[in-house]
Amino acid sequence: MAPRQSPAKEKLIGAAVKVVREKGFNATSVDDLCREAGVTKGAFFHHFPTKVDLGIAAAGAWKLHANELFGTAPYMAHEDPLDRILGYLAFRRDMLDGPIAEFTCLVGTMVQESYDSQPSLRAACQDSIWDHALTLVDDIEAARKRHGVTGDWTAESLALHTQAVLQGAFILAKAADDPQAARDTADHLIRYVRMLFNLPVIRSEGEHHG
Amino acid sequence: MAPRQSPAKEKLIGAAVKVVREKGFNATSVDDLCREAGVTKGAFFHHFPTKVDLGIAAAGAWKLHANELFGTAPYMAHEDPLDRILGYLAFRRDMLDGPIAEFTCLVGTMVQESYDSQPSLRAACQDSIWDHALTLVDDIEAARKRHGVTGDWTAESLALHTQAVLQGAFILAKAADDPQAARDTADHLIRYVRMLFNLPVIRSEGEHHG
DNA sequence: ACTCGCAAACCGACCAGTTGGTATGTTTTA
DNA sequence: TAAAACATACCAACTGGTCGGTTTGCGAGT
Repeated sequence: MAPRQSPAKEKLIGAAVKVVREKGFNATSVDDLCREAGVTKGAFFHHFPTKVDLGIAAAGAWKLHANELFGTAPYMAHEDPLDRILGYLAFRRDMLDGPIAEFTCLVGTMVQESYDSQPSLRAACQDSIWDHALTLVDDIEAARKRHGVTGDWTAESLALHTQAVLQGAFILAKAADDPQAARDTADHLIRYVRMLFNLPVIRSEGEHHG
Repeated sequence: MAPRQSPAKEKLIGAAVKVVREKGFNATSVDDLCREAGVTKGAFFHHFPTKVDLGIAAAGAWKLHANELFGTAPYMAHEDPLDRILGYLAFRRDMLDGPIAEFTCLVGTMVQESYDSQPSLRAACQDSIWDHALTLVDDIEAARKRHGVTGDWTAESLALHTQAVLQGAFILAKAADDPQAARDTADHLIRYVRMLFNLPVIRSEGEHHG
């Protein structure tokens, strides 16, 4: 077990994950974060030297959250690695049926605001994205072997591609204030992966013709 | 011809496109924009009631810029609409070889910061993304007919999917501070479109095995 | 051609509110 | 009993935005 953190620190990280995901990093003030966490500024700067440091901690917490959420999801019980991959993608697609604020990515939001001005926060966001993406690599490679699929691509690039598509889907959902386009783009991703592995492309429920 | 705008207004819009793309909308102050444009605050608020209104104007200018850039690109001369689509995707992939600040998307950046708090700016970003995506729809539909491709997807959803993948690619590039992952994801997108249209999947130059 | 009138363009000092961060405490806990 | 945790008052810098004023472009009248 990880050593128990002090309540204020935990609460601040939780507040950052929640508020930054809604408003963005720069639009969220230290006072906002303290208010949301029910904590004073003194506590804030006792635990974090700067606001950016809380962002970095939030990115780390986000990574743990993702590992927990996707590492213990039901589809992980599938014996065939390809079923685990397709289960993962279906799971992520189905998340897009909920409210926008509940499926978007904290670090995808933060990295756009920090990449040019806050190298340490940018690096924490990269670590979070890459760490999650790389959890898919072993299954992709195993699925390739098991199903005899070669193709001119690497498992790592496909793993990162899934993350890119999802990040892009979040942007479409935010832009339209509607997750429909995000669901459609997730369906395209699923169709792509099925084609790569020579599976029949099944009728998806998410798209409407007309 | 559009009526000539006043110099300060043009300069401010140009400054917004440049600086916001680098730093993000919230991290860019009105003074930053005035400095970059070589204009005073008085001029700023003469032309734009608020900072958000400049953001909206910048989104509009970005849309015109995209229409100009992609509407007159060489690949548009291809007779087969499928060649135009593949030409577009190759063009966008090749843009990813330059510096990060030169291929990222202004409105994709702004929408993440505005969707929850600035509905009018969010709407302007959506308009810019959708307008550009929809320029692909006619060619996709024509290519489908010409090449006898049916498939369980709409032209509009595929057009939006290309934009989602590119937006996601920008996020990967920013996160890694390196465009390699973005290039790889663009290669996956090209491979997907080729597979949808039953074309042989050619060896791409962007990915490395190992 | 000249100049008058006037609106649009532009300027820069100024403002009140907010920002991230600090200094100096008091309380809790091991 | 000392250190870690937390609280409060405070600050200088900066924020988006305002305001009264000056300059510029330009059509009309002569």
